[in-house]
Amino acid sequence: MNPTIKDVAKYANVSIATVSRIVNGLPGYSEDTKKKVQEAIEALGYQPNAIARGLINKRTQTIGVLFPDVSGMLSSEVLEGVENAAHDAGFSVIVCNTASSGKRTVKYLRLLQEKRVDGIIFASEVVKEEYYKIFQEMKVPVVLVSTASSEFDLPFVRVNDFEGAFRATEYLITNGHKMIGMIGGKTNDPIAGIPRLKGFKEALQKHSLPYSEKHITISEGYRFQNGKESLPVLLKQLPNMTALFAVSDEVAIGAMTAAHQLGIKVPEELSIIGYDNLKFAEMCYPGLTTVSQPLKDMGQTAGEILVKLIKGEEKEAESRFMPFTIVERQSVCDLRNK
Amino acid sequence: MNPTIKDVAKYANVSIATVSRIVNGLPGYSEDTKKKVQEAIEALGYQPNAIARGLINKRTQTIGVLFPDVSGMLSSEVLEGVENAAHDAGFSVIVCNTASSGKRTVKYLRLLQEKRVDGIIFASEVVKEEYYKIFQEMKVPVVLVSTASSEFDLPFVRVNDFEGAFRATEYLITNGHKMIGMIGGKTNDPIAGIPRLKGFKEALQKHSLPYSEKHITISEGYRFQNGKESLPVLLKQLPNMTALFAVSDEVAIGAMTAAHQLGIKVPEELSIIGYDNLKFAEMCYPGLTTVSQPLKDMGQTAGEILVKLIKGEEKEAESRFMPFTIVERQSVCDLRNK
DNA sequence: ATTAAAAGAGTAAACGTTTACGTAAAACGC
DNA sequence: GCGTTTTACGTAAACGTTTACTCTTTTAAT
Repeated sequence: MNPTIKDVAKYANVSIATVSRIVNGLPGYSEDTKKKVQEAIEALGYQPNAIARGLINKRTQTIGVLFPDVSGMLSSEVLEGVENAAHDAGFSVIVCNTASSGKRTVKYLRLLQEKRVDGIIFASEVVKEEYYKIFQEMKVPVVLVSTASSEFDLPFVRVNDFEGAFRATEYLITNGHKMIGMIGGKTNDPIAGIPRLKGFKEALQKHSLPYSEKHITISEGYRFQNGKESLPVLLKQLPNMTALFAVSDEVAIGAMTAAHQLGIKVPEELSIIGYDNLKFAEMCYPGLTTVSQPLKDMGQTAGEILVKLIKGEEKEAESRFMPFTIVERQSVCDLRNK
Repeated sequence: MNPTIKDVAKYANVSIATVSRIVNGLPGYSEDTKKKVQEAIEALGYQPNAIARGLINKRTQTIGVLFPDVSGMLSSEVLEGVENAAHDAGFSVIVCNTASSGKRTVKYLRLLQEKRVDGIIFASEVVKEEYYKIFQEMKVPVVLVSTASSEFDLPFVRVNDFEGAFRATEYLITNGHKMIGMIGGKTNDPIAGIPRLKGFKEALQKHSLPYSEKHITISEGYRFQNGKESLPVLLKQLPNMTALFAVSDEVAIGAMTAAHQLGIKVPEELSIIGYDNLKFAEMCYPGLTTVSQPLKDMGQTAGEILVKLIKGEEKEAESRFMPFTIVERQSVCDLRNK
């Protein structure tokens, strides 16, 4: 077995209390004994048992993170940020892949409860009442990332999706586009779906550009296939469209692929702007101009806020809107010089 | 505080031992008391404390996973598989992002040791002696994924990279290509670098095709930029190249982008085959033909093997070569019909 | 020199479980 | 109906820590 504090105490001829104090940097011993104990620790290769510590301290130095899709491109970058913040603060992170299933989510939440995690990060999903109840039962801080809840009072870290969509659309307008379409996400999705649609619409209206249902196609998801399938539909509705705002990068790239297949040149004949700035937004051809969500930063920030809440350094949780930027690549062309 | 087993015992008027037995499905009580206790559990909302359990059982039902790059596209799919297998077996997974740093790796290993994880999955990196020593100290099973160790006896789950590269090259040859180049990975990388280079070379030789240093460019990494920068170099070395084998999908797509910029048509003037089958291999244009590593499966398999080892169901760890396939998309053209 | 305060260290309880052991009652065998 | 086994529990130790409390011994203050 691994050596315990008792072994160290025996080896150094002191009590376990003294060893504990030295290990934890508490006062109450002479330099001499400190040295003796440290030598004992070294000699035995002692490692404190975090489980025993957790039992008595009621602190596990562990947080749980729930994603609807761990391997998704959004999730993985957020995860990196969270992991980073956690690690810096001496916490470990347990990942949970809820697969957007309520059952699985609850199961995971229960598991995290049994494991006595110190806090939870909940990403990219809407918070159901069922979940919220468990949060309360658990009595640990929770922070939302890339989502928010109108119903429940939980701190969040996200970008303002309305603003992002608004600005993306304005960007197209600024570049001289007048006939602009959008491939939108689910209309029942309060996080990414509704606000982006709204931002698009209001930007058009602000600039007195035509807007009707014809300008929008609703896809069932945010994936490549959705974009690929939606572009032809949208094109039929809005034949003289010169620019497209896609609800996500994957959708944008799907649309781009569809355009290639239809022989439509991007950006000469059709400009496309995406949303997310996933890693491969720069890898497609032409490089995708897109609204950049600072995913890693968001994860990091969420992690930091959670840690502060756990440590009790902050009582009231501050939510944070993270800044987005429009990163310009080659998928939008400027019509003004024509 | 959360209710404990004592509270349940008191509520149900039995001893904690009885509650424990019931909770754990051990024999030794009447149906009557079982009902009483279950009601008590229900009424109090009792959840067993996994920390206390871990302390006495010396089992945490937790595994640690180390990645050089959590948010990398390879890692995230492997992670999903691991997480899946772990969850199915009732284990949680702690993710660690080593950032390919020895220091960080050791730090994480120590952390996992303190947290008393039951096993470790180590991904995509070479196992240094320093790490191996800690593995031994920890006395927990370890399984490697997407890597292997010649030096140390550790079970692995991976594809045969030599074979994969060989077959990829043969695929190009079968399609009538004779002048084939490769953008290779690091020559000091025993996992992905050396075997893929070797596979390429031997395939050419087997089919009596010309081969010299000119057919290869070595890039410093496996990323998009590496591919983008390497293509022009390779093209200078091998001007009449008709097909390219890229050491990774990112490199392949980088090369594809470079080709676009140089006005070289893919696949008409240059065929490209990649390696990995990342999610966005199908999202670029033209769709990338590539060697598919079953990343999620690999993670899942590694997870399953680890769990078996932890449970002691298997004594000797079996390593596994996973099957790769070549997924055909549009980036390779068939020269035989010409 | 006397007393008070501080420093150095030990003892033991507590955290929430599991489980070996003990014991009384019930069930069984004949 | 008696001894024996089985069933149904309860008691208490153990897991590896932290920490409140106690007790000496040293240091400081007057």
